[in-house]
Amino acid sequence: MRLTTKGRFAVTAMMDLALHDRKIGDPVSLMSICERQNISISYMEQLFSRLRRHGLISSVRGPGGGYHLARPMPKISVIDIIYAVDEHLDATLCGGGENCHNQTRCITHDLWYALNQQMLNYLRSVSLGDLVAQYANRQGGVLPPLASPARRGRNFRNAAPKRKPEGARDAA
Amino acid sequence: MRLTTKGRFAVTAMMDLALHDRKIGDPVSLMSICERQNISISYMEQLFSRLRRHGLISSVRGPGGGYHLARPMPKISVIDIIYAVDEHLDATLCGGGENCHNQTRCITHDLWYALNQQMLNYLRSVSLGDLVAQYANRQGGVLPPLASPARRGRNFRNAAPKRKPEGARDAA
DNA sequence: CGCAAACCCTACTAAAACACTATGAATTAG
DNA sequence: CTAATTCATAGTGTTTTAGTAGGGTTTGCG
Repeated sequence: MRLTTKGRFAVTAMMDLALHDRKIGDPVSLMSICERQNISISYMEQLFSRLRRHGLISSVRGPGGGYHLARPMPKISVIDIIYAVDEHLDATLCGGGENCHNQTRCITHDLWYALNQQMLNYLRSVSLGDLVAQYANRQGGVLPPLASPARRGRNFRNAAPKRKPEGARDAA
Repeated sequence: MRLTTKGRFAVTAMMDLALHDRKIGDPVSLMSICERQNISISYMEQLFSRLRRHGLISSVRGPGGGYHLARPMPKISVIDIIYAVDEHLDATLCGGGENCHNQTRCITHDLWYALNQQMLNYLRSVSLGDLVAQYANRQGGVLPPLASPARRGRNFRNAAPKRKPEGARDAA
């Protein structure tokens, strides 16, 4: 399935966005998301670009700009997010085709196919709304405060992390 | 979860072994497996080494040697095989610890953890016996013939594949 | 107007992982 | 003894990952 930090970051950022995108006409800047979640801005820009092109978020340019969810939270599933940034989470291990062994399906084809369906179904069954609800529940029903726009110093790029390996690189 | 060709090859080879390991005292040589499944022998040796160290197979050295399943098929689950060759299919994306975000668990921790449990449970629920039964069923209940030991020419190494990319590299 | 905050885009890169290959040693049947 | 086989370890080319770098474009605001 290929779950990497890309997918992880994307989901994390979308959750952060969902948690802070509570007033219309008041978009959430990428910088604020990255600071909260400790992710490189430049890297995240690429992921958000894809999320936008896949219609999961909408953007507002110019000062005070940022992002909105393009759909209500329950209408965005985790699979949508991962697929947007990772693309080729191809159904089977054989790349969709059934040419795994010479020109025929390999003897384990069904296994991988079934496994993949399991994962996809699960990820499809979980929406951003579910994640947010679960998070809120864990926090005792308290959502994080809405930060004021807050002007920052210039050269915001490169402001971010230098996150070390810190254990896992990919996973799931 | 990190499903790569390593895990795929390992399961495939184990299935092949299971299908041909039907007489005790008549081990299945790696070469025969690799020829049938079209896998590089030298590569497979490494995987089988790990399978053996994990107690899934036993080996017989010397001419006429080869491998046996170390346990009855129903007692070997797919997760055992994948774990043997891939190791670190760490439970959470945070590498087991909960230090994904600074020193606390990240807001998506539960998601990845749950997803991982899904996959592990599935793979744990499928045994080699299941795969073989399924395969036999698909073949109309006919198991492949037991090939005679068959002496081959020397320099059997490098005899194998040159398998091209052929589509997918990793997956699931 | 013009500055700067934000989004947008593309190309580049160090490091890791992957998928092998190569080589040789140890074991043992015939 | 010879050769078939397993066992072990080191090396290697390619791909992917996880970013950086460095611009550009839009637009609110003074």
